Amino acid sequence: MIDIKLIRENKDLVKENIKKKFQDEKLPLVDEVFELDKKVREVQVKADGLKADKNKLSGEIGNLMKDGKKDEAEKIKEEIAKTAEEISALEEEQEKLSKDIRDRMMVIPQIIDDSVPIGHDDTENVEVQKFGDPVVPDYEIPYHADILEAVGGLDKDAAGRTSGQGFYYLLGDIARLHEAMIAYARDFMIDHGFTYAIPPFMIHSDVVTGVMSFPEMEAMMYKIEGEDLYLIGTSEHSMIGKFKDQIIKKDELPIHMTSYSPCFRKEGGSHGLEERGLYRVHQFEKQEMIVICEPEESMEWYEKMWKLTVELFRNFDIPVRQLECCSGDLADLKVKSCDIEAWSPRQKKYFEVGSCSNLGDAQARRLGIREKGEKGTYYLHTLNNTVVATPRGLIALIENNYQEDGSIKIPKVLQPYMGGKEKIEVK
RNA sequence: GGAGUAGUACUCAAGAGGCUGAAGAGGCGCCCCUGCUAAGGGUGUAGGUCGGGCAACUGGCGCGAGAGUUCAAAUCUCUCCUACUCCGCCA
Repeated sequence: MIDIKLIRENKDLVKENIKKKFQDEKLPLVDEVFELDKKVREVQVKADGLKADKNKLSGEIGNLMKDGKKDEAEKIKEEIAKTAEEISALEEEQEKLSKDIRDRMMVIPQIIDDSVPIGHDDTENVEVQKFGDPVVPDYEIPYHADILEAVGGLDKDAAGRTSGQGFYYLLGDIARLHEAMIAYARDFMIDHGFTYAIPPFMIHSDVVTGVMSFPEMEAMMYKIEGEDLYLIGTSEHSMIGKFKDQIIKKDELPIHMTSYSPCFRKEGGSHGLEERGLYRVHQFEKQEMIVICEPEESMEWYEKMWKLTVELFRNFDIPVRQLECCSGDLADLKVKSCDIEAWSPRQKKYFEVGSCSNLGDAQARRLGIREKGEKGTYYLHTLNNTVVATPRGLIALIENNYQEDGSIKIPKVLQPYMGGKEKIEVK
Protein backbone atom coordinates (compact mmCIF):
# COMPACT_ATOMS: atom_id res chain seq x y z
CA MET A 1 0.00 0.00 0.00
CA ILE A 2 1.36 3.41 -0.92
CA ASP A 3 0.99 6.56 1.14
CA ILE A 4 -2.23 8.29 0.14
CA LYS A 5 -0.37 11.59 0.41
CA LEU A 6 1.46 10.59 -2.74
CA ILE A 7 -1.84 10.66 -4.57
CA ARG A 8 -2.77 13.99 -3.04
CA GLU A 9 0.53 15.54 -3.96
CA ASN A 10 1.81 13.67 -6.98
CA LYS A 11 -0.83 11.82 -8.93
CA ASP A 12 1.32 11.74 -12.03
CA LEU A 13 4.08 9.81 -10.33
CA VAL A 14 1.60 7.17 -9.20
CA LYS A 15 0.08 6.92 -12.69
CA GLU A 16 3.47 6.76 -14.34
CA ASN A 17 4.33 3.88 -12.04
CA ILE A 18 1.17 2.01 -12.97
CA LYS A 19 1.99 2.44 -16.65
CA LYS A 20 5.47 1.08 -16.07
CA LYS A 21 3.84 -2.07 -14.71
CA PHE A 22 1.45 -2.32 -17.67
CA GLN A 23 -1.58 -2.23 -15.43
CA ASP A 24 -3.30 0.55 -17.35
CA GLU A 25 -6.68 -0.74 -16.24
CA LYS A 26 -5.78 0.58 -12.78
CA LEU A 27 -5.09 4.13 -13.99
CA PRO A 28 -8.61 5.46 -13.32
CA LEU A 29 -8.24 4.35 -9.70
CA VAL A 30 -5.81 7.17 -9.02
CA ASP A 31 -8.23 9.94 -9.95
CA GLU A 32 -11.01 8.10 -8.19
CA VAL A 33 -9.00 7.91 -4.99
CA PHE A 34 -8.10 11.56 -5.35
CA GLU A 35 -11.76 12.58 -5.56
CA LEU A 36 -12.96 10.15 -2.92
CA ASP A 37 -10.26 11.35 -0.58
CA LYS A 38 -11.34 14.95 -1.06
CA LYS A 39 -14.93 14.00 -0.38
CA VAL A 40 -14.19 11.88 2.66
CA ARG A 41 -12.26 14.73 4.23
CA GLU A 42 -15.15 17.11 3.66
CA VAL A 43 -17.50 14.65 5.30
CA GLN A 44 -15.08 14.21 8.16
CA VAL A 45 -14.90 17.94 8.80
CA LYS A 46 -18.68 18.12 8.87
CA ALA A 47 -19.05 15.09 11.12
CA ASP A 48 -16.27 16.20 13.44
CA GLY A 49 -17.93 19.57 13.86
CA LEU A 50 -21.24 17.98 14.81
CA LYS A 51 -19.52 15.61 17.20
CA ALA A 52 -17.84 18.57 18.84
CA ASP A 53 -21.28 20.18 19.34
CA LYS A 54 -22.66 16.98 20.74
CA ASN A 55 -19.77 16.56 23.15
CA LYS A 56 -20.27 20.08 24.37
CA LEU A 57 -24.00 19.56 24.95
CA SER A 58 -23.33 16.29 26.69
CA GLY A 59 -21.01 18.08 29.04
CA GLU A 60 -23.74 20.59 29.83
CA ILE A 61 -26.10 17.79 30.79
CA GLY A 62 -23.56 16.66 33.32
CA ASN A 63 -23.54 20.10 34.93
CA LEU A 64 -27.33 20.47 34.85
CA MET A 65 -27.80 17.08 36.46
CA LYS A 66 -25.47 18.08 39.23
CA ASP A 67 -27.52 21.21 39.84
CA GLY A 68 -30.68 19.13 39.76
CA LYS A 69 -32.12 20.89 36.70
CA LYS A 70 -33.61 17.80 35.17
CA ASP A 71 -36.07 19.50 32.85
CA GLU A 72 -33.43 21.52 31.09
CA ALA A 73 -31.31 18.44 30.72
CA GLU A 74 -34.18 16.64 29.04
CA LYS A 75 -34.50 19.45 26.53
CA ILE A 76 -30.85 19.17 25.61
CA LYS A 77 -31.19 15.43 25.24
CA GLU A 78 -33.78 15.97 22.54
CA GLU A 79 -31.45 18.33 20.76
CA ILE A 80 -28.67 15.79 20.92
CA ALA A 81 -30.87 13.10 19.46
CA LYS A 82 -31.26 15.18 16.30
CA THR A 83 -27.54 15.81 16.01
CA ALA A 84 -26.84 12.14 16.65
CA GLU A 85 -28.96 11.18 13.68
CA GLU A 86 -27.09 13.55 11.41
CA ILE A 87 -23.83 12.21 12.73
CA SER A 88 -24.63 8.60 12.08
CA ALA A 89 -25.68 9.44 8.52
CA LEU A 90 -22.39 11.19 7.93
CA GLU A 91 -20.47 8.38 9.58
CA GLU A 92 -22.10 5.89 7.30
CA GLU A 93 -21.10 7.94 4.32
CA GLN A 94 -17.59 8.33 5.65
CA GLU A 95 -17.27 4.61 6.18
CA LYS A 96 -18.44 3.86 2.70
CA LEU A 97 -16.06 6.36 1.18
CA SER A 98 -13.17 5.05 3.25
CA LYS A 99 -13.89 1.54 2.14
CA ASP A 100 -14.00 2.65 -1.49
CA ILE A 101 -10.64 4.30 -0.98
CA ARG A 102 -9.15 1.33 0.80
CA ASP A 103 -10.30 -1.11 -1.86
CA ARG A 104 -8.57 0.96 -4.49
CA MET A 105 -5.45 1.63 -2.45
CA MET A 106 -4.97 -2.06 -1.84
CA VAL A 107 -4.48 -2.70 -5.54
CA ILE A 108 -2.50 0.40 -6.48
CA PRO A 109 1.04 -0.92 -6.75
CA GLN A 110 4.02 0.16 -4.71
CA ILE A 111 6.27 2.69 -6.45
CA ILE A 112 9.02 0.65 -8.06
CA ASP A 113 12.67 1.60 -8.06
CA ASP A 114 13.99 3.57 -11.03
CA SER A 115 16.46 0.81 -11.75
CA VAL A 116 13.79 -1.83 -12.40
CA PRO A 117 13.78 -2.87 -16.07
CA ILE A 118 10.53 -2.22 -17.89
CA GLY A 119 8.76 -5.29 -19.22
CA HIS A 120 5.34 -6.93 -19.45
CA ASP A 121 5.80 -10.32 -17.82
CA ASP A 122 8.30 -12.94 -16.77
CA THR A 123 9.51 -13.46 -20.32
CA GLU A 124 11.02 -9.99 -20.14
CA ASN A 125 12.93 -10.50 -16.92
CA VAL A 126 16.57 -9.57 -17.34
CA GLU A 127 19.58 -11.73 -16.74
CA VAL A 128 22.02 -9.52 -14.91
CA GLN A 129 24.97 -11.73 -14.24
CA LYS A 130 26.11 -15.39 -14.27
CA PHE A 131 28.20 -17.01 -11.61
CA GLY A 132 30.09 -20.22 -12.47
CA ASP A 133 30.16 -22.07 -15.79
CA PRO A 134 26.90 -23.72 -16.81
CA VAL A 135 28.47 -27.07 -17.65
CA VAL A 136 26.65 -29.76 -19.59
CA PRO A 137 28.48 -33.06 -19.08
CA ASP A 138 28.82 -35.46 -21.99
CA TYR A 139 26.59 -37.97 -20.27
CA GLU A 140 22.85 -37.66 -19.82
CA ILE A 141 21.48 -36.22 -16.56
CA PRO A 142 18.27 -38.06 -15.66
CA TYR A 143 15.16 -36.45 -14.23
CA HIS A 144 15.81 -35.63 -10.58
CA ALA A 145 13.09 -37.91 -9.24
CA ASP A 146 14.68 -40.82 -11.09
CA ILE A 147 18.10 -40.02 -9.67
CA LEU A 148 16.65 -39.90 -6.18
CA GLU A 149 14.72 -43.13 -6.57
CA ALA A 150 17.81 -44.87 -7.90
CA VAL A 151 19.70 -44.10 -4.70
CA GLY A 152 16.69 -45.04 -2.58
CA GLY A 153 16.08 -41.48 -1.47
CA LEU A 154 12.51 -40.79 -2.55
CA ASP A 155 9.09 -42.37 -2.15
CA LYS A 156 6.31 -40.37 -3.70
CA ASP A 157 3.85 -43.24 -3.94
CA ALA A 158 3.67 -43.63 -0.21
CA ALA A 159 3.29 -39.89 0.22
CA GLY A 160 0.44 -40.02 -2.26
CA ARG A 161 -1.34 -42.51 -0.08
CA THR A 162 -0.84 -40.63 3.18
CA SER A 163 -1.19 -37.05 2.01
CA GLY A 164 -1.98 -36.89 -1.69
CA GLN A 165 -0.30 -35.22 -4.56
CA GLY A 166 2.44 -32.70 -3.86
CA PHE A 167 3.97 -34.52 -0.91
CA TYR A 168 6.99 -36.77 -0.64
CA TYR A 169 9.05 -38.98 1.62
CA LEU A 170 12.77 -38.30 1.52
CA LEU A 171 14.79 -41.24 2.77
CA GLY A 172 18.22 -42.17 4.01
CA ASP A 173 21.19 -40.17 2.78
CA ILE A 174 18.99 -37.98 0.63
CA ALA A 175 16.92 -36.93 3.62
CA ARG A 176 20.15 -36.29 5.45
CA LEU A 177 21.59 -34.32 2.54
CA HIS A 178 18.44 -32.24 2.45
CA GLU A 179 18.88 -31.31 6.09
CA ALA A 180 22.62 -30.83 5.61
CA MET A 181 21.87 -28.09 3.10
CA ILE A 182 19.57 -26.38 5.56
CA ALA A 183 22.05 -26.77 8.41
CA TYR A 184 24.91 -25.44 6.31
CA ALA A 185 22.79 -22.51 5.15
CA ARG A 186 21.92 -21.73 8.76
CA ASP A 187 25.57 -21.70 9.83
CA PHE A 188 26.55 -19.73 6.73
CA MET A 189 24.11 -16.99 7.68
CA ILE A 190 25.09 -17.02 11.34
CA ASP A 191 28.69 -16.56 10.23
CA HIS A 192 27.58 -13.53 8.26
CA GLY A 193 26.20 -11.98 11.44
CA PHE A 194 22.52 -12.79 11.05
CA THR A 195 20.55 -13.81 14.15
CA TYR A 196 19.09 -17.29 13.92
CA ALA A 197 15.38 -17.69 14.59
CA ILE A 198 12.78 -20.40 14.59
CA PRO A 199 9.41 -18.73 14.23
CA PRO A 200 5.81 -19.89 14.63
CA PHE A 201 4.69 -21.99 11.69
CA MET A 202 1.13 -20.74 11.94
CA ILE A 203 -0.01 -17.13 12.08
CA HIS A 204 -3.19 -15.09 12.46
CA SER A 205 -5.04 -13.67 9.47
CA ASP A 206 -4.17 -10.04 10.26
CA VAL A 207 -0.50 -10.89 9.95
CA VAL A 208 -1.15 -12.66 6.65
CA THR A 209 -2.89 -9.66 5.12
CA GLY A 210 -0.12 -7.45 6.42
CA VAL A 211 2.62 -9.25 4.55
CA MET A 212 0.99 -10.22 1.29
CA SER A 213 -1.64 -9.14 -1.19
CA PHE A 214 -5.04 -10.77 -1.20
CA PRO A 215 -4.70 -12.76 -4.46
CA GLU A 216 -1.37 -14.14 -3.23
CA MET A 217 -3.01 -15.20 0.01
CA GLU A 218 -5.85 -17.00 -1.76
CA ALA A 219 -3.45 -18.91 -3.97
CA MET A 220 -0.93 -19.84 -1.30
CA MET A 221 -2.17 -20.10 2.26
CA TYR A 222 -3.62 -23.13 4.01
CA LYS A 223 -6.19 -22.23 6.66
CA ILE A 224 -6.67 -24.21 9.85
CA GLU A 225 -10.30 -25.15 10.19
CA GLY A 226 -12.19 -23.42 12.98
CA GLU A 227 -9.24 -21.27 14.05
CA ASP A 228 -7.88 -17.93 13.02
CA LEU A 229 -4.65 -19.57 11.93
CA TYR A 230 -2.85 -20.06 8.64
CA LEU A 231 0.11 -22.30 7.89
CA ILE A 232 2.97 -20.07 6.82
CA GLY A 233 4.03 -20.11 3.18
CA THR A 234 7.47 -18.88 4.20
CA SER A 235 9.04 -17.84 7.48
CA GLU A 236 9.16 -14.31 6.08
CA HIS A 237 5.50 -14.14 7.13
CA SER A 238 6.11 -14.80 10.79
CA MET A 239 9.45 -13.00 10.83
CA ILE A 240 8.12 -9.72 9.44
CA GLY A 241 4.93 -10.26 11.44
CA LYS A 242 7.09 -10.44 14.55
CA PHE A 243 7.41 -6.66 14.37
CA LYS A 244 3.74 -5.87 13.86
CA ASP A 245 2.69 -2.66 15.65
CA GLN A 246 6.17 -2.20 17.05
CA ILE A 247 8.16 0.97 17.34
CA ILE A 248 11.73 -0.10 16.88
CA LYS A 249 14.54 1.74 18.61
CA LYS A 250 17.28 3.18 16.48
CA ASP A 251 20.03 1.20 18.17
CA GLU A 252 18.25 -2.04 17.34
CA LEU A 253 18.48 -1.32 13.62
CA PRO A 254 19.17 -2.81 11.21
CA ILE A 255 17.42 -6.00 12.23
CA HIS A 256 18.86 -8.86 10.26
CA MET A 257 17.79 -12.40 10.97
CA THR A 258 17.91 -15.81 9.39
CA SER A 259 15.03 -18.13 10.05
CA TYR A 260 14.24 -21.76 9.44
CA SER A 261 10.79 -23.13 8.81
CA PRO A 262 8.80 -25.61 6.84
CA CYS A 263 6.70 -23.82 4.23
CA PHE A 264 3.21 -24.82 3.15
CA ARG A 265 1.67 -23.74 -0.13
CA LYS A 266 -1.52 -24.58 -1.91
CA GLU A 267 0.08 -23.81 -5.25
CA GLY A 268 -3.36 -22.91 -6.47
CA GLY A 269 -2.01 -20.58 -9.13
CA SER A 270 -1.63 -21.10 -12.82
CA HIS A 271 1.36 -23.43 -12.76
CA GLY A 272 -0.08 -26.32 -10.83
CA LEU A 273 1.89 -29.16 -9.36
CA GLU A 274 4.59 -31.07 -11.11
CA GLU A 275 3.37 -34.61 -10.93
CA ARG A 276 6.43 -36.75 -10.52
CA GLY A 277 9.03 -34.45 -9.17
CA LEU A 278 9.86 -32.24 -6.23
CA TYR A 279 9.98 -28.94 -8.08
CA ARG A 280 6.58 -27.66 -7.05
CA VAL A 281 5.19 -29.21 -3.88
CA HIS A 282 2.83 -28.39 -1.02
CA GLN A 283 5.51 -28.57 1.62
CA PHE A 284 9.15 -27.66 1.66
CA GLU A 285 11.78 -26.34 4.03
CA LYS A 286 13.56 -23.08 3.83
CA GLN A 287 16.31 -21.09 5.40
CA GLU A 288 15.32 -17.47 4.96
CA MET A 289 16.84 -14.08 5.66
CA ILE A 290 14.95 -10.92 6.51
CA VAL A 291 16.09 -7.37 7.10
CA ILE A 292 14.31 -4.39 8.62
CA CYS A 293 16.24 -1.18 8.15
CA GLU A 294 16.19 2.58 7.64
CA PRO A 295 14.66 3.59 4.31
CA GLU A 296 17.96 4.98 3.00
CA GLU A 297 19.72 1.69 3.61
CA SER A 298 17.33 -0.75 1.98
CA MET A 299 18.91 -0.77 -1.49
CA GLU A 300 22.32 -1.42 -0.03
CA TRP A 301 20.90 -4.37 1.90
CA TYR A 302 19.13 -5.66 -1.17
CA GLU A 303 22.45 -5.90 -3.00
CA LYS A 304 24.14 -7.58 -0.04
CA MET A 305 21.35 -10.09 0.38
CA TRP A 306 21.08 -11.61 -3.08
CA LYS A 307 24.85 -11.90 -3.23
CA LEU A 308 24.80 -14.07 -0.11
CA THR A 309 22.55 -16.57 -1.87
CA VAL A 310 24.87 -16.63 -4.85
CA GLU A 311 27.83 -17.28 -2.59
CA LEU A 312 26.03 -20.12 -0.87
CA PHE A 313 25.09 -21.87 -4.09
CA ARG A 314 28.62 -21.48 -5.41
CA ASN A 315 29.78 -23.25 -2.26
CA PHE A 316 27.61 -26.19 -3.38
CA ASP A 317 29.31 -26.13 -6.81
CA ILE A 318 26.09 -25.01 -8.44
CA PRO A 319 26.28 -22.43 -11.27
CA VAL A 320 23.70 -19.67 -10.82
CA ARG A 321 22.52 -16.47 -12.39
CA GLN A 322 20.77 -13.37 -11.16
CA LEU A 323 17.55 -12.67 -13.00
CA GLU A 324 16.03 -9.30 -12.34
CA CYS A 325 12.27 -9.09 -12.19
CA CYS A 326 10.92 -6.63 -14.77
CA SER A 327 8.28 -4.07 -13.86
CA GLY A 328 5.34 -6.13 -15.12
CA ASP A 329 6.37 -9.26 -13.26
CA LEU A 330 7.03 -7.48 -9.97
CA ALA A 331 4.43 -8.22 -7.28
CA ASP A 332 2.46 -5.13 -6.33
CA LEU A 333 4.00 -4.81 -2.88
CA LYS A 334 7.59 -4.87 -4.15
CA VAL A 335 9.97 -2.06 -4.98
CA LYS A 336 12.58 -4.29 -6.57
CA SER A 337 13.17 -7.98 -6.74
CA CYS A 338 15.35 -10.59 -8.37
CA ASP A 339 15.46 -14.35 -8.57
CA ILE A 340 18.52 -16.44 -8.07
CA GLU A 341 18.32 -19.26 -10.56
CA ALA A 342 20.36 -22.45 -10.53
CA TRP A 343 21.71 -24.16 -13.61
CA SER A 344 20.01 -27.36 -14.70
CA PRO A 345 22.39 -29.45 -16.78
CA ARG A 346 19.47 -31.71 -17.66
CA GLN A 347 17.16 -29.02 -19.03
CA LYS A 348 20.09 -26.87 -20.16
CA LYS A 349 18.53 -23.80 -18.61
CA TYR A 350 18.32 -22.02 -15.31
CA PHE A 351 15.46 -22.49 -12.83
CA GLU A 352 14.38 -20.48 -9.80
CA VAL A 353 15.79 -21.45 -6.43
CA GLY A 354 15.45 -18.20 -4.53
CA SER A 355 13.95 -14.77 -4.59
CA CYS A 356 15.22 -11.54 -3.08
CA SER A 357 12.84 -8.62 -2.56
CA ASN A 358 12.90 -5.07 -1.32
CA LEU A 359 9.37 -4.24 -0.17
CA GLY A 360 10.13 -0.65 0.71
CA ASP A 361 7.63 0.54 3.31
CA ALA A 362 4.70 -1.47 1.93
CA GLN A 363 4.66 -4.20 4.59
CA ALA A 364 5.72 -1.76 7.29
CA ARG A 365 2.76 0.51 6.50
CA ARG A 366 0.29 -2.37 6.58
CA LEU A 367 1.73 -3.80 9.78
CA GLY A 368 2.73 -0.62 11.59
CA ILE A 369 6.47 -1.22 11.82
CA ARG A 370 7.92 2.15 12.69
CA GLU A 371 10.78 4.06 14.14
CA LYS A 372 10.57 7.27 16.08
CA GLY A 373 13.14 9.77 14.88
CA GLU A 374 13.64 13.52 15.09
CA LYS A 375 11.40 14.07 12.09
CA GLY A 376 8.60 12.10 13.71
CA THR A 377 7.46 8.53 13.42
CA TYR A 378 8.09 6.90 10.08
CA TYR A 379 7.84 3.49 8.45
CA LEU A 380 10.90 1.30 8.07
CA HIS A 381 11.78 -0.80 5.05
CA THR A 382 11.54 -4.58 4.92
CA LEU A 383 13.41 -7.06 2.77
CA ASN A 384 13.49 -10.79 2.44
CA ASN A 385 15.51 -13.35 0.56
CA THR A 386 15.81 -17.09 0.27
CA VAL A 387 19.03 -18.54 1.60
CA VAL A 388 18.09 -21.99 0.40
CA ALA A 389 14.76 -23.68 -0.11
CA THR A 390 14.66 -27.37 -0.50
CA PRO A 391 13.81 -29.90 -2.01
CA ARG A 392 14.19 -27.40 -4.84
CA GLY A 393 17.73 -26.63 -3.77
CA LEU A 394 18.31 -30.36 -3.57
CA ILE A 395 17.29 -30.76 -7.21
CA ALA A 396 19.92 -28.22 -8.22
CA LEU A 397 22.50 -29.91 -6.07
CA ILE A 398 22.00 -33.44 -7.33
CA GLU A 399 21.78 -32.42 -10.99
CA ASN A 400 25.01 -30.48 -10.79
CA ASN A 401 26.83 -33.12 -8.74
CA TYR A 402 25.50 -36.15 -10.59
CA GLN A 403 28.18 -38.61 -11.73
CA GLU A 404 28.10 -40.80 -14.77
CA ASP A 405 27.74 -43.94 -12.62
CA GLY A 406 24.57 -42.60 -11.05
CA SER A 407 26.13 -41.55 -7.78
CA ILE A 408 25.89 -38.06 -6.30
CA LYS A 409 29.00 -36.23 -5.20
CA ILE A 410 28.59 -34.37 -1.94
CA PRO A 411 30.08 -30.87 -1.99
CA LYS A 412 32.98 -30.42 0.43
CA VAL A 413 31.19 -27.92 2.63
CA LEU A 414 28.36 -30.37 3.23
CA GLN A 415 30.48 -33.40 4.05
CA PRO A 416 30.85 -32.51 7.74
CA TYR A 417 27.05 -32.48 7.95
CA MET A 418 26.96 -35.94 6.31
CA GLY A 419 29.25 -37.70 8.72
CA GLY A 420 32.20 -37.23 6.36
CA LYS A 421 30.49 -39.00 3.46
CA GLU A 422 31.80 -37.93 0.03
CA LYS A 423 29.19 -39.46 -2.26
CA ILE A 424 25.82 -41.14 -2.30
CA GLU A 425 25.85 -44.40 -4.30
CA VAL A 426 23.19 -46.13 -6.35
CA LYS A 427 21.45 -48.88 -4.39
C1' G B 1 -9.38 -28.17 28.08
C1' G B 2 -11.18 -25.99 33.21
C1' A B 3 -10.77 -21.84 36.97
C1' G B 4 -8.95 -17.18 38.29
C1' U B 5 -6.31 -12.41 37.37
C1' A B 6 -4.77 -8.87 34.04
C1' G B 7 -3.97 -5.85 29.19
C1' U B 8 -3.88 2.31 29.81
C1' A B 9 1.28 6.39 25.57
C1' C B 10 8.46 4.56 24.00
C1' U B 11 8.48 1.98 29.21
C1' C B 12 6.36 1.41 34.20
C1' A B 13 1.97 3.06 36.26
C1' A B 14 -2.77 5.99 38.70
C1' G B 15 -7.56 5.65 37.39
C1' A B 16 -14.53 2.23 39.46
C1' G B 17 -20.08 6.66 34.26
C1' G B 18 -19.36 13.44 33.03
C1' C B 19 -13.96 17.48 36.34
C1' U B 20 -9.03 12.07 32.30
C1' G B 21 -5.73 12.71 26.21
C1' A B 22 -5.10 10.66 30.54
C1' A B 23 -2.02 12.08 37.42
C1' G B 24 2.89 10.22 38.75
C1' A B 25 7.54 8.29 37.32
C1' G B 26 11.20 6.60 33.98
C1' G B 27 12.74 8.70 29.36
C1' C B 28 14.29 13.20 26.79
C1' G B 29 16.39 18.83 26.88
C1' C B 30 19.02 22.46 29.71
C1' C B 31 21.46 23.89 34.33
C1' C B 32 23.91 22.79 39.16
C1' C B 33 26.86 19.47 42.21
C1' U B 34 31.17 15.90 41.58
C1' G B 35 38.56 15.28 39.75
C1' C B 36 35.88 11.50 36.31
C1' U B 37 31.85 7.94 36.34
C1' A B 38 27.65 6.10 39.08
C1' A B 39 24.36 8.66 41.99
C1' G B 40 22.05 13.38 43.54
C1' G B 41 19.63 18.43 43.08
C1' G B 42 17.05 22.16 40.05
C1' U B 43 14.25 23.31 35.85
C1' G B 44 11.86 22.60 31.23
C1' U B 45 9.52 19.58 27.44
C1' A B 46 7.00 16.09 24.84
C1' G B 47 3.98 11.84 24.15
C1' G B 48 -0.92 7.99 19.32
C1' U B 49 -3.81 8.82 15.05
C1' C B 50 -7.18 11.14 11.21
C1' G B 51 -8.63 16.01 9.78
C1' G B 52 -9.13 21.76 9.36
C1' G B 53 -5.99 26.25 9.20
C1' C B 54 -0.58 30.34 5.79
C1' A B 55 0.02 30.32 10.94
C1' A B 56 -0.82 30.93 16.22
C1' C B 57 -3.97 27.27 16.98
C1' U B 58 -8.08 23.93 16.60
C1' G B 59 -11.76 19.44 16.08
C1' G B 60 -12.70 14.10 15.86
C1' C B 61 -11.29 9.32 17.27
C1' G B 62 -8.40 6.75 20.65
C1' C B 63 -7.06 3.13 27.22
C1' G B 64 -5.79 -5.22 23.89
C1' A B 65 -9.74 -5.94 19.34
C1' G B 66 -14.84 -5.77 18.00
C1' A B 67 -19.97 -5.01 19.21
C1' G B 68 -23.62 -3.06 22.75
C1' U B 69 -26.09 0.01 26.92
C1' U B 70 -26.19 5.60 27.84
C1' C B 71 -27.30 12.37 26.41
C1' A B 72 -22.22 10.77 28.15
C1' A B 73 -17.77 4.71 28.68
C1' A B 74 -10.73 3.54 30.12
C1' U B 75 -14.82 2.80 33.79
C1' C B 76 -21.05 -1.13 32.81
C1' U B 77 -22.54 -5.72 29.40
C1' C B 78 -21.30 -9.41 25.56
C1' U B 79 -17.81 -11.88 22.10
C1' C B 80 -12.86 -12.57 20.79
C1' C B 81 -7.37 -12.16 21.27
C1' U B 82 -3.01 -12.14 24.36
C1' A B 83 -0.20 -12.75 28.99
C1' C B 84 0.32 -14.62 33.99
C1' U B 85 -1.12 -18.15 38.16
C1' C B 86 -3.41 -22.80 39.59
C1' C B 87 -5.56 -27.61 37.97
C1' G B 88 -5.96 -31.36 34.09
C1' C B 89 -3.74 -33.63 29.63
C1' C B 90 0.50 -34.54 26.65
C1' A B 91 5.68 -34.73 23.33
